Amino acid sequence: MDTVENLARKFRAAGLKVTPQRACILETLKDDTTHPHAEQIFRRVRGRFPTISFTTVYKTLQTLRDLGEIVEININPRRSHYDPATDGHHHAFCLNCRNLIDVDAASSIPYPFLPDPGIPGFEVREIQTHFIGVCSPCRSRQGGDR
Amino acid sequence: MDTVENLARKFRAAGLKVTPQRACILETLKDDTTHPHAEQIFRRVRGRFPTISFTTVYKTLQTLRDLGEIVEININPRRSHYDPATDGHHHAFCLNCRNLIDVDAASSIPYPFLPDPGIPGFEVREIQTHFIGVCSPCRSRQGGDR
DNA sequence: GTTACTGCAAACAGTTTGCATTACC
DNA sequence: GGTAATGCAAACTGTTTGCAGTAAC
Repeated sequence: MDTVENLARKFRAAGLKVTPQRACILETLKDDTTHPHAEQIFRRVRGRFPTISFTTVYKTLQTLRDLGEIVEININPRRSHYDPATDGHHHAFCLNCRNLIDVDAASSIPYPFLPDPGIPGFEVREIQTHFIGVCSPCRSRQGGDR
Repeated sequence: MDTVENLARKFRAAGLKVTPQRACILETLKDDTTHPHAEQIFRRVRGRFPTISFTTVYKTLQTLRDLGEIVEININPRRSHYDPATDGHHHAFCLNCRNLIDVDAASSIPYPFLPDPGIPGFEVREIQTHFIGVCSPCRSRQGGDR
């Protein structure tokens, strides 16, 4: 995801408006490495902007997705997570706490060097690798609050 | 996924019952390479078993997942897809028609040779790689019914 | 001033749950 | 006969949509 200033520029260039609500969402998302879902974004933004609505959060996420500034991650069947880092790194998903953890590119397959899927005519836009399992804290708790 | 006969054995061994509804779902799922979602399974089964309910389909899928006989695939944010092939092959997902296509292991990363995610203490149970894009038929139609 | 955005309320889709009835073992 | 499964109805969760009022450009 670009800087908030650059994003404001991109928004205007696309005929979109830079509202305080949007700016606040961008600011919140900017350096977030926790892969928040819509509700988490909503709650964080509401702390600084109490009148924000879920609708605005969802619509802004959609806009950012269309602009290619965030990536939607679907591992958790219950809800989508969003990542402002669009470099194509992979993720580990804990089945217990449902948290997403970044996978360091060096220790995994360096995107974009994943092979072609070998499906004739298929246009690959994005590759996501998910390591699904149980994270260290949850294993210590022996699968506690599942 | 195992044969229907072996599954029946496994079910009984686990104290579970082999009802005609379940047998029908197993039969339907057995050689299905289309990665159906719950509704598609429901409709196919209903063709042969008109009184089947969505509840039963969902509960049976849950049971099969617990037994490790099917894999739940979450790429499509709207619904989960299910795959009776649990060999860990990867999938391509068409953003337009929302179909899942099997990725031939030979042309992709041969599972299970994907590197470790490098997250201390994380227990990997499953790895899924998703190639997200647009399939050939949808590209010909120029993104038609999107 | 025009156009897009906000945010409420309501709809929506997929999935899950409670519970009485049924049927497998 | 005991225990688990079925299937109805209703609840639930996350997300989307219609629309009137508001605000950015």
